[in-house]
Amino acid sequence: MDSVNMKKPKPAPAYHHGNLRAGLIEAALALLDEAGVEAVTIRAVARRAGVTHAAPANHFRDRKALLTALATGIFAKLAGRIAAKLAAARGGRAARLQVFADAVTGFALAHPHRYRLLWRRDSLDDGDAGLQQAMDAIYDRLVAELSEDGASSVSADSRAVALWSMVHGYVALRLDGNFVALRDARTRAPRQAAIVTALIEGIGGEAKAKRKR
Amino acid sequence: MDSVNMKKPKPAPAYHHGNLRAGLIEAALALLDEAGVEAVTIRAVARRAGVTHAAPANHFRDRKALLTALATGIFAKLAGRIAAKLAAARGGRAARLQVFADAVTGFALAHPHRYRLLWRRDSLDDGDAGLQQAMDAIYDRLVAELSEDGASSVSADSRAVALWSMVHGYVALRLDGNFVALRDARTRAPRQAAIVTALIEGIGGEAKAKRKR
DNA sequence: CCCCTAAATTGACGCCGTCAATATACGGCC
DNA sequence: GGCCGTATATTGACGGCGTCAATTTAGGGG
Repeated sequence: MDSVNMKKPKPAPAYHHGNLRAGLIEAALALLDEAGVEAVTIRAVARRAGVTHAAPANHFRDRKALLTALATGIFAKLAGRIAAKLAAARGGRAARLQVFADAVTGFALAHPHRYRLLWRRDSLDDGDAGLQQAMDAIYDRLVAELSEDGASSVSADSRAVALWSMVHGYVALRLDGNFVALRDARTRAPRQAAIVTALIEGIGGEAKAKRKR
Repeated sequence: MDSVNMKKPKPAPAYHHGNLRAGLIEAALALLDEAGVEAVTIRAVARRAGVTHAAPANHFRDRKALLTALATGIFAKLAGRIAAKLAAARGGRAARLQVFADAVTGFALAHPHRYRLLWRRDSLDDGDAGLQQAMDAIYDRLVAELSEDGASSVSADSRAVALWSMVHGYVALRLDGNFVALRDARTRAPRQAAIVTALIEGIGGEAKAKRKR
């Protein structure tokens, strides 16, 4: 047994020209789910992956790059889930819009830290092409759902922005604890569905301007 | 602050039994506007206020407490602006809802870092009574605007949540750079107004009004 | 087989938040 | 005025962070 020039006897899962990048993403995701984006530090991720604190630098320029890669993957997963649910959806447009809203809300409530990361622009490389593309995919899907005609006086584009804004805003406020899960007092539907209904039907303007609908 | 009998010296610009607390808030606000919440560190605030790094500890337990005080003041200012604009507003309910949305959007775009801080729950003392109260004031104002009847099938509460969610979501997405300022293709109104119109009028469900459920 | 290069380690630097010990200045009280 | 208690501010330290530079290690191509 040589003492001086000794090799690491580690059975090592063989990083080093292996899969450290994937291992880091995995560790980062675990930390994110457990304790939020604040806990996803380069050093903590490295510890969890079993490497030293500077090893990640070979795979991610800095912390923002790591979080951006993480967020891009999360966006892709969310987009995939939305697409799958819409593909399986039955019913007319109102029902499809509800499906869209449900998909986003469900994902966000199931993985709050992941959803929050998606919008933590100060922690992400804005301008990252992959990230931008992953985000656009979701919005484009929504515009497609709304592109055909419409009973509103505003354009399909604005209607898409309205729905996407409302869903995102509702989720953001829910995650921040400003709303709790409730049912609508009239329709008994979950509030999350009721507000989509409100957008589809309209909340009414002047009392005199009631419209048949 | 809570001694049995206390006097208001009200004197010199000199700190030390003066107005350091206010000075720290002022310095923090300046840093916030200049470089975002990340830049509002205890030490940077102390430097800007001309004291040493540990002086703020006498006035704020920790960084969260400082940011919470900052956010509470910002919330109060926003609520005041909303109330003022609504008080001066003419027109029916649709117009008033637009005023509300304009007030929030205008504030957020004018002071993006301030608006963002309001929702950085991980940086704030959630559960802080003053903060919660300042937030509720805005929501309550909105519910009041919507409380009387309505042409929608959903309750006033859900309609308030819908509008507040949409406005907040739109602003959040705008601040994140996901939308740019545009005009609606049909109405030529700024998109920010168009989406409120969309909510008031409804975006339409099935092409032929088919009410089920 | 050797060597080149990518990957990982070690160590350092200056930030940060926070705590403990110390110094300072104000206001009440004699 | 002079003392003193106490609120306030300073000094210094600690560990954790991101990041950089220098070094060591491993693995594949010539």
